[in-house]
Amino acid sequence: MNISIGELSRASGVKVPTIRYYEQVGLMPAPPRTDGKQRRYGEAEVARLNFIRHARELGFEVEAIRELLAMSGNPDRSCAEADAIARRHLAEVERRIDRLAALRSELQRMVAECSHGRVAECRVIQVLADHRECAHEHH
Amino acid sequence: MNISIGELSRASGVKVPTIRYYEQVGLMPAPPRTDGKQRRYGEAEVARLNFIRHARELGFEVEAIRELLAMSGNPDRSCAEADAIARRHLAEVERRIDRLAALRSELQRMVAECSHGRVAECRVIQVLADHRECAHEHH
DNA sequence: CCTACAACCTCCAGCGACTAGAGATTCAAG
DNA sequence: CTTGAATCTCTAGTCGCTGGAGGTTGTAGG
Repeated sequence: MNISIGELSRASGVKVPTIRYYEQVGLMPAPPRTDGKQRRYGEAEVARLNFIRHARELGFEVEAIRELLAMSGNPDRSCAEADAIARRHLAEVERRIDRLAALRSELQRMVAECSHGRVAECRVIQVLADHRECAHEHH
Repeated sequence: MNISIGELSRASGVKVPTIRYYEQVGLMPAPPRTDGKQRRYGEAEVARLNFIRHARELGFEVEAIRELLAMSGNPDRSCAEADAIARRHLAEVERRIDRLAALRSELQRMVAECSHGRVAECRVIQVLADHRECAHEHH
């Protein structure tokens, strides 16, 4: 197994420039090169990149992924830290959901009350123009 | 009413550099200046900036706000477009909520199944390393 | 062996929506 | 008139990529 960056891209679903970017920021190691300076990867890199992609899809930040990767390299250590990172992230996701849910209900109200007439009577515009028109204290 | 940018900032809750940024990108008009080139604002600008802030808090993008502002300046026109923008945004917010909810349940599962032992057995790490461990097809 | 051409290389700029800092100037109060 | 907080412009940085220019390499077919 000695694949090019394009093949790694296909194997992982991560775009080629993104792989190079991950190398630049230290998420992926600098791989060996051919005589012509092209990158060549092995199985470990496929696994590592899949780990990264998956973590990104779950919304972990690059800094958190860096820590998670470092942990997965030390299988004998305690996983308390990984747990803590995941919990922190979960709390953040929940915070974002709550916030978006508040926005959703405000937007629903705006849209529902719009009588589809002139701008002058439009609830959408009115609510934006005057905070007191808001039902919730979401902001 | 002839206030400085700092007073406008206090009146609107928008930071001073952000107000200058809004001017730069054309959301706020270039205001008159004192002899010493300092910006001076009137009531219209306070209202406009509150409109912008509120729309941003509701998650509207700057481009959408630009359109909403243009509409609020034409009170006699139909508000169908404002309605459409709000609906599009609502749909986007709902999409984000659904996505985050899927992430949340995956994270909850990860965290719940973590037995707080060694990294080698950590569910958090395992799930990240292998997509097949995922309960949902959220990604 | 030679040619074509897809894939690769590096470097740099841009996205959105700010935020922060340097270094110079101005306003307003005392 | 002095002081010092506030303002000014300009530039660069944030995050996580993404795209392009312009040049080089790998590989398959003839």
